[in-house]
Amino acid sequence: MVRPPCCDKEGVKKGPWTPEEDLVLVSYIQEHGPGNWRAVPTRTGLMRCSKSCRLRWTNYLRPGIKRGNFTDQEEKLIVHLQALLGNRWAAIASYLPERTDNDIKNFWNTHLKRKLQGGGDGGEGDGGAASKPSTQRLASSSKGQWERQLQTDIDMARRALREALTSIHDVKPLPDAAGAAGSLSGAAADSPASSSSGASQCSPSASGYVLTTANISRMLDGWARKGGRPSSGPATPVPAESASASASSEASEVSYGVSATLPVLTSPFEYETKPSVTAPDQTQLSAIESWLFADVDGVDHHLQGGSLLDAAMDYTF
DNA sequence: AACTGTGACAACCGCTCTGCT
DNA sequence: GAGCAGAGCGGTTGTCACAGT
Repeated sequence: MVRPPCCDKEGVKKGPWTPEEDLVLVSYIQEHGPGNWRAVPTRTGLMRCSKSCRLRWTNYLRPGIKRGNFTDQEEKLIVHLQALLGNRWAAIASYLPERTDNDIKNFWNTHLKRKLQGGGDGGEGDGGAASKPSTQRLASSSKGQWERQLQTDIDMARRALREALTSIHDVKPLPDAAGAAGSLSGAAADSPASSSSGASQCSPSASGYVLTTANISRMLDGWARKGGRPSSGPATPVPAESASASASSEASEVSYGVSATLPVLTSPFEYETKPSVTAPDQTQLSAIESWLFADVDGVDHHLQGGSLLDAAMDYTF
């Protein structure tokens, strides 16, 4: 079937977003909430396709997302989740509520893949079995084979994750790890079987993302400071230090410098919800640990009683 | 100082999935 | 059940910044 283009190519702007466009989009979403992306370009007058608007929002403008500076915990988690889930970045991102799938994907492609390739025996990384349980490999298989491969992948990943958890437990849990652990429920609900709901990035009620004004503040702060390269404004505007600095101040102050001209941004998002990053719940961790360690004593549940899904479903955070 | 190579990241593209009619 | 539209996902590309020569 010939698929029509996702959007009318005529008159649709492409390339980096300008601060003005960001503002328009943010203002619109602040007013109407994310969703109904089809209507966004027409209602806002943005010369962008709906897809582009959604991506811009989810990958950059959405409040509560953290950029750059992946912690060791996050790195480990990503590595092991990648082994567990394959290249399903949205699913992986659901374990890291402050990170976008695009961010994680980029981080994987630019840092971790190389790292694993370099550190491993060459079998790791992209070509390694652990790193490619992905659809490509699975797609070519029949359903039975698919399930077997999936189980193999799960077994392998389970061991890897077990090791990771063990090492993480040796270290004092950091907020990031806490967030990751605390958000397991989202991922559980978003288990491979229901990946279409993805990271539930756009649904305020579902994701409960950390909607603060901090991101907007950061964004505007960046613009105010440079005002130079348009789309780089918010896009690359937050150097490591300032990012962490503003993150630490979180929603406390809203000093944009240009806020006077932006009255629409003075109030928090109406659908602002509680932070999705919660303290690690020991019982939750122990639940997954019990699953992870299930085969240590020779009991391998595979996909019967002790499937990953079952274990995941046991999580009710 | 100019040029080149490389890394990082934002954005696009095409496909799949889901919900609605 | 079929067809369609919208939304989401993963792979890939384009662009910019910076380091090295």
